[in-house]
Amino acid sequence: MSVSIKDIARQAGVSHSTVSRALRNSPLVNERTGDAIRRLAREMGYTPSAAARSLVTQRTRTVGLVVTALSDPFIDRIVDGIEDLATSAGYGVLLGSSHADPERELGVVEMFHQQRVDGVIVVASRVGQLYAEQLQEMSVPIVLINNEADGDYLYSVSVDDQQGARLATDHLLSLGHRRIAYIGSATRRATSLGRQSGYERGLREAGFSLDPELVYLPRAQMDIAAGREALPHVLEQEATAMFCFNDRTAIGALLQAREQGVSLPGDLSVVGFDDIEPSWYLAPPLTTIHQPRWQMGRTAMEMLLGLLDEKQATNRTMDCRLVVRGSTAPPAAK
Amino acid sequence: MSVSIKDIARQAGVSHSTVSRALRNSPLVNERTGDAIRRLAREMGYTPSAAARSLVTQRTRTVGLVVTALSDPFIDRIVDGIEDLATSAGYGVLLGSSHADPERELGVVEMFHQQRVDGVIVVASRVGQLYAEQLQEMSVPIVLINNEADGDYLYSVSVDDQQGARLATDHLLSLGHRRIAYIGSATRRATSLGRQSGYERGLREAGFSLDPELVYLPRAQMDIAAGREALPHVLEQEATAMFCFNDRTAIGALLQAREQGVSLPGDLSVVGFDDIEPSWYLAPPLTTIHQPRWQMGRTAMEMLLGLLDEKQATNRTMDCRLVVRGSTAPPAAK
DNA sequence: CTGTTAGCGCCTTCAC
DNA sequence: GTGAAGGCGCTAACAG
Repeated sequence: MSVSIKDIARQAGVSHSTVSRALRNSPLVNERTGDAIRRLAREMGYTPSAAARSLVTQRTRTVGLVVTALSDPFIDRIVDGIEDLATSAGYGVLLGSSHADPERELGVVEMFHQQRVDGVIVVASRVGQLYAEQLQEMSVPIVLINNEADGDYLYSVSVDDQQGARLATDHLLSLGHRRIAYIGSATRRATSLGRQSGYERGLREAGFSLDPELVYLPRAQMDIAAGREALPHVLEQEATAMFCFNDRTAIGALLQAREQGVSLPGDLSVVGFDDIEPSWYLAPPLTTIHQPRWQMGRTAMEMLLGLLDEKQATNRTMDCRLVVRGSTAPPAAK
Repeated sequence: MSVSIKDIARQAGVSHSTVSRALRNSPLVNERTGDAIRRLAREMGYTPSAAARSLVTQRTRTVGLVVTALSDPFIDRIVDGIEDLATSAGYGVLLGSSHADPERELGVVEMFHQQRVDGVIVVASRVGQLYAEQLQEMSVPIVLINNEADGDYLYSVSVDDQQGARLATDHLLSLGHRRIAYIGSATRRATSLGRQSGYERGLREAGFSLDPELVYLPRAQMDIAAGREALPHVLEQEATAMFCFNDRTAIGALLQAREQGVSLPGDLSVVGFDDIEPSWYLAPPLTTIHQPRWQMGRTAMEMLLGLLDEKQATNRTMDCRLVVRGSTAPPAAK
């Protein structure tokens, strides 16, 4: 099929090991013959076979990437960051979507195993029991990004949910808001709880008491629907501001507000989390907590590369940044 | 390292060829021993090595996927569609972003070559000269999605730009608009031209003459900036409606309109193309031409699978659908 | 410096 | 039905 080192060896009149060496620029080979071989290889259109190589080196220079779905504005940039560094480092990225379906997840992991990926990165998943177990079995390093699992036996990079939530809360507080609601997420409980606790700490440390009625956990599964669901409740509690689990939830609230004729930020200030692209071109543009997603992806890949070099890696948690836009303002004077 | 068929063979007291056969459910092996072997394999946690297998079968059950960038709301769903079918069919998907950088593209192709992918799918790229050449060299089937290249020596699935543009134009026409502008894209010329010609045909067949001044090609590279740039020009030409190359361009126009105090759709109707997620929650929600992106991804993968089975494949072009939302209305009576 | 030999894990004739 | 032998393309000792 395609040309192999043997073909080159024959042409060059040397043994295939010499070719192998020459191609890897080994100093053990005569410069002249080396050059000749490399030239020949180029001329003959030689491209090494990763499969053959990894069979003997026991490394595939390939990493597996598990995401719930790529068509998630939160995830795509992370993947971009991962892919970027991976490519630079000469690693291939094998994609696997779980769609939050356990069976699919298993299938993906199985595939990774067969492909003998050198490492795995998992983005924003719950990492189910089975799943984690299987991953353990392949005994390759695994880096989790913003994971929802409890076990901390794995490497991870995550955003500092508490710190981010503090930023949001303090911003609202400093604008003069006193009744601030928090809208959580039922599907990503761990993350939601982290943000909630940042919110609560913010209020407490500012000397305000917590009103449990101001914390709302929507029943809806989809974020936008959750935001829509939350709005009436928030209004009922006479909150003047709401901090949402993520931008999509905030967008839901925003849409609902629009429909109910509630004006933002006049009647209610809203802040989201993530800073997905649409945030800034909404009306009003969304004040939100920016997650350095691209960086997180890169960092995860960086950790993985380190782990593959036998080096140790320490978990990283990255800071968020407040992005003030049009959806927040001082409360209406009453 | 991990358990191989030899290990199983030793345990089972048979030769590794028998194990190999048993694992592939060959009828040539005694049912009892076969079962025993399969059970053993499971117990020992055996997972076949794709590398070893492909070395002999000369197929990797892996496809390469080239995208410009994943963090493109247009692309992500396509990738989802591809990945979905690929996984079901037991194929792995190797990711490669080009970032529209020729050097990166070459690198990606080289990687695919080394990995000996069985086929390649390229999404919305220009497929540069070098690039295509390299791809040819690996002599594997290549399916292009909405490509910008001229050569038609490759398989492709694309959306019917003309038909989509007709939908948009006819919609505007039927609302009573007569001065309708078209905003193109300088970076995706071929696609833009396709849509432009649909627009022109629509006008012509409705019996209206074309005003070249109503066709505007922004200089800005980024779509949103392009849309912003286009708006004043469109207004100046006293158009009552504009059809934009894509949703992002439309969004740019929308933002600019907001800033200039131009009301949509009151003063100007706008229709986009693509139907990316933010479209529907903008204010006003965007009337647009929907591309069946997930389907396109799936179809591309379907074609590729067919090609890998030696079957022939015929290029497919898919229809668009008009989605009427709030950004279009009859022109203001004057 | 270079060639020989062996083997990575698997599949596939070809004998038995 | 099953085993022995060879080879996919490459790297890695081990001799020269």
